This record gives sequence, C-alpha cells and structure tokens, in this order.
Amino acid sequence: MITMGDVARIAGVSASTVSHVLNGTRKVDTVTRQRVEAAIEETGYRRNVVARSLAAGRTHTVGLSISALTNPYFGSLVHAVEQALSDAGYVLIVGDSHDHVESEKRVTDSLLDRQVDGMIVAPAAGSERLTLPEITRTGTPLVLIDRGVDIGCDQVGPENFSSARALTKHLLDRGHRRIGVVRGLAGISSTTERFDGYCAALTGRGIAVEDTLVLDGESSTDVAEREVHALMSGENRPTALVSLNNAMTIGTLKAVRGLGLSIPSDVAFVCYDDFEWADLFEPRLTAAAQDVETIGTTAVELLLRRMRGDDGAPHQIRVPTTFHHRNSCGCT
Amino acid sequence: MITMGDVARIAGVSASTVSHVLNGTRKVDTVTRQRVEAAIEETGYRRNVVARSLAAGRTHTVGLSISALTNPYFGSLVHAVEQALSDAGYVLIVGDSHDHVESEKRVTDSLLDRQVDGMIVAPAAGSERLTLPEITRTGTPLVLIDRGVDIGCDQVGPENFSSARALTKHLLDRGHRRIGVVRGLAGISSTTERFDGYCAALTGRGIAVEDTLVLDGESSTDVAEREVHALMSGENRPTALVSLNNAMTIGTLKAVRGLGLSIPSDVAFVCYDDFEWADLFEPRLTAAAQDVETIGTTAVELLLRRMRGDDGAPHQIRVPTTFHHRNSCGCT
DNA sequence: CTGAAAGCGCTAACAA
DNA sequence: TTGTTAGCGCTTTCAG
Repeated sequence: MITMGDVARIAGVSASTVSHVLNGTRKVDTVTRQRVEAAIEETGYRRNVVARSLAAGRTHTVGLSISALTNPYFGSLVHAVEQALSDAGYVLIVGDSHDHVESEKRVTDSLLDRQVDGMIVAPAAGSERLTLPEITRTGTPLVLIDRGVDIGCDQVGPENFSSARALTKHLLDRGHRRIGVVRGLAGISSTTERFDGYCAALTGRGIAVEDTLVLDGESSTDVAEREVHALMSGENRPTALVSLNNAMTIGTLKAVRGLGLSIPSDVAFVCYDDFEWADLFEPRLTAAAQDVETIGTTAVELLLRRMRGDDGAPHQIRVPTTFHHRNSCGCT
Repeated sequence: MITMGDVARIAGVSASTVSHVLNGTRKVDTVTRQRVEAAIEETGYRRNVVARSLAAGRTHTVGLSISALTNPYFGSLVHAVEQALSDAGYVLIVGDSHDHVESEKRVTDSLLDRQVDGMIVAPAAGSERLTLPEITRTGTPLVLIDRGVDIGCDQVGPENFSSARALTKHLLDRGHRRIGVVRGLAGISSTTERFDGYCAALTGRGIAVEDTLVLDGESSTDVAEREVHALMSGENRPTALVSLNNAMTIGTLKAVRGLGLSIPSDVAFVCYDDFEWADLFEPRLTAAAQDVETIGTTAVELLLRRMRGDDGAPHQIRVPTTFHHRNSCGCT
C-alpha cells in the first residue's frame, strides 16, 4: 500500500505538506503543490480514510437504522437520505432492524462502534428503553425518523393524525357509517396517531368506535389479509375500509379480491400511504401520500446542524401528506 | 471517550489483555477476564472500530454501488446483501451511482478510500473503462452484480437471454406476429441479452425483427411511456408488446392505459421482471421474475470467498428466472 | 498466562 | 511557506 509518506518522499516534501495539499488545510506554494500532485498521480496514491478518521476524530460517516429495507417506502427514504448526505460529503451506513429492538440494538451498536458522526433511526417498538439511551449516552447526534418517541431529540415524520382523520371523514361524507380500519404494527407512534385520527373522525360525527371493526395487521400483509378476510366474510360487514399503511393495504386488497368483492361497489376503500404505481392498480386508490423525499432531506438537515454543534431545543417536524383523490372511495 | 487503556487501568491489567478478552484471541485466566469484563461494564466502554481497523488492516466493511436505490428491485437486492453480510459479521456501505459512470466513480472511490474489505458493484454503462480497473488495481475483492461486463471477475446476475426468448415465444405461440419490444438502458448487458432473446424468438420462427417495433425506453418510465404511446397510436400497431424491465413495464402500462386500450384484448403484454404486488395490477401480468434474494446472497458468498483469499478462476453465475403465467398475455 | 512496545497512516499543534 | 513531532486507540509480535 502506498502511504502519504511514500508520496512525500517522492515529492521531496514532508508528510504534513502532502496532507495539507490533500485537504486544502493550509496554503501551499504552487510549485510544491504541483510536485505533490505529480507524485500522487505517479504513485496512484489513495488516502486512507480509516487512518484519517482516527487521527482527526471524525469519520464523515452517518448511520441509518431502518426497519424494513424491502418496503419501497423505506427504499425511497434511504435514497433521499443517501443523496442529501453525499451532497454534504458524508457516506451512509445502513442497517436493517427488521422492526425488532434486539436487532436494532445490534445495528446501532455496530454503528456506534464504527464511530459514526451522527445517526438516523426509524425506531422499532421498545427502542426508547434499549437502544436510544445508549446512543444518547455516547453523545452521538441523533435524529428520529418516520416514527416519534417520547424522548427529547430531533424527530421528523409524516403527519398522521389529521391525514387519517381526513381519509375517514371522506368516507363518512359519502354516507358510510360502518367503517372498518386496518392498523399497522402496535406500539409505534404512527400506528397510534393514525388510529386516533380514525377515531376522531367517527366520534366527531357521533359514531362510536366499534371494536369488531378494528383490525390489527401487525406489520404483515399476510396477517392483514387474514383479518380482513375474516371481517369481510362475516355477518354485518362494514361498507367501507380504511387501511393505515401500505403493507396493510396490500393485505386488504388481496383479501377483498380473494372474496370476489369489488371496490368500491361492494366496499369503499381509502388508505394511508400511496404507491408509486398507484395508477396501475385496479381500482385506483384514494390515498394520503407521504412526502418521503422531504422527510429524508429534513432529517439530514437536522442531523447536520447537530453535528455542527447546535444544541438548541429539539425539533419535531411533521411533513404534511397529500390527498390523492382517486376512485376506490366510490367517487368518480 | 473511554479507551482500552482506561479499562486496562481499572482492571489492573495491560491494554493487550483487554484486547484479547474482547477478541478472544488468546487464553486469559478466568479471574482476569472477569476483572476486565467488570471494568468494561463499569465504564460502559465501547471498542473503537476505526482504531481497530487501522491497526488490524481490515475494516469488516463491504461497499455496494447500486444504480437506483428507488427501484424496488434494487431495494430488495440491498436487503438481501445487507442480510447476508451482517450474518457474516460485516457491515454494508451503500452508494447510489444513478446509472452514471462519473457518479459511480465517486461512489467507488469513496468506498475504496474507506478501505472496504470487498466491493459489490452493479456496473453502470462505461464502468469497465473508468471504475472497475481502479478497483482491481487496489486489489480489493470485487463481484459484479445484476449486469455483466467483459472483465475477468466474479459476476452474478439473472438469466436474461432465454427468459426474454421464452416470454416472446409465448406471444408467438398465441399467434402474434407483430410484437413490439421496449428495451431498457442501452449499453448494459442485461438490455442487450434480453433483446437478443427477443430477436432469437422471432428469427427462430422465421420472422424478421422490425426496427419500428423496437423501442428504447432508456432507464426512464417517462421515456418508455412516450415511446409506447407513439407506437401504439400510429398506424399498423403491433398486436403484442414485451417489456424488458420493470421501469419499462410501468411506462408501457401507463401509455396503454392513457390511450384507452385494454390488455390483453387490444394488445397482449408480457414482461421481464415481476412486481411484489403484481396480483393487484390490472391486468395481472405474465412475467419472468428474477430471484433477487438468490442473486444477493450468491454475490455475498462469492465475495466472502475472495476475501478469504481464494484466487481461483472467476465465476459467472446466472440465476434462473421464474415464469409467472397470468393473464396479460391473453391466456385465461 | 500476561505485559511492553512498536507500529497502522494520518492530522494538527508547534516550531522554524 | 514548510517541517518536526506527538499522538489518535487499537493489534500483535516478542519477551517473560
């Protein structure tokens, strides 16, 4: 391996000068610089970022713990984050927590061990007692993404409550009174907030929330499919359904299709989360779409600010969703 | 920051002993070990992987350069790779090349600077003259993924030629003679091979490949949509279409829908690449599905082998696709 | 079974 | 404008 020392020797300067031309950290005479550059060119020297990180005390690296890389939603998130970071000269290390605290702990520990300069976490349920305290303890700048947690740190996520309420209201406006709901994974804020939005819409019209109409799809499309299947094949089924995240939507649609029911004539449907290819689904889904791009870039902005030393009060940012009015709700 | 020295002092041993209990690299008396473990516990010590990497000469890190993180196909690939690596004790650093060599060069340079122990690359067009040689020069183990390049190194990708041929044949078997094709990005092997498969099917039946029926969607669904729109709204349009990757499929379907045509009655359709939610599309697509999981894990296997020092002849692995016979082709 | 000591390749005072 | 030097925190011979 060619080191800075080699380059220095060939250029007839000190290692420190080579370092400075490489980093532009102090003025170097044009001639000397050219000699150094020539030597670099000649040897094909590459800086060793590991050594650099150790000496400088920062790695220019940011860790991201995400809960499900296979979910296209998170795919876009990773992309947005990666983009914003690389623009700022950082690289991204990703880990998948599979929405499981133990797994998340492994991921974040490994990230911490690698001396990441900052960390973005989409917390799993239970995160606040196992992994987040440890991150805070090390003093690593942290921003939470997607889901909130009751802890004093920067957070950015989608607007949940009023978006879910708006979806539900839309169904009410169309005359539906028995509206089923399919919730996502229990124990995370987005599930709770969206469900609260659903409840608020109902009670706002003087309709009680009926337990039998509340389904838990956990995080799995399969579970959602089973639950919806059961509900929709029973007596006295609802005339409309609202799904609270994209995985639940898939499960719901499969169940409905499996029963030979059609949307919206047999049952109206609206959902939280949009799909890139929503236009190709049949029926076209009325949905509240998250602005994943903005969520990702905002998270990075907040993080960079902290990494630069800002220690003001934590920000909690909610990115609004967009209502896509298509026809699964029964409107034409 | 608490260092190994601190732990050593508290435990009343040398740093070297602490290192050995941490890594299990030599026998340590039970009592001493316990003292060390107590000190670690007490101080909340975390190993510094950066220092460790510098001293040991390896980072336990693998780089992945991917062409489009937003494409769900690559999302699953990243997931499979991350999983396999983390099982083997490595962490993944991802970079997005946006299917552009210059961008790819930046990504891989940064990965190389960070001393990754190995690298997985989904090469962009032009990779073989700009970025791959540099990787090879540094001696970093490399495996190519998704697309092949004419260079002597490990590669793993989907089967392209005969899968595309089979799709096209299926259309021919149903009596179609004028079959349009929508190609992906020019200059990458998967595009070429799949197109060759299409041609082989036609010429195998004595049908000439007609230029006007060959569309280039580049990498963009928008371009694909425009091209298909033009073709299908012209005179003498084909009776069937084959799309050669998922982005092209989206574009094609949008164009067809936009024209008010229906599949398969107005035009039959088959595609390379499946969608996770293919069942919810209307019509349900007849497709050749890649086994992304296997591609990812195989790539990691090959890489780990190289990283362990194997320097046998390069492997070129083709993972077969699965033919999903649904009804966009016109079969019931 | 354990410790001392020499680096890994680089950065950043401090001097000159 | 440049060089010298002392680390960064760890691994790993080599002795004991």
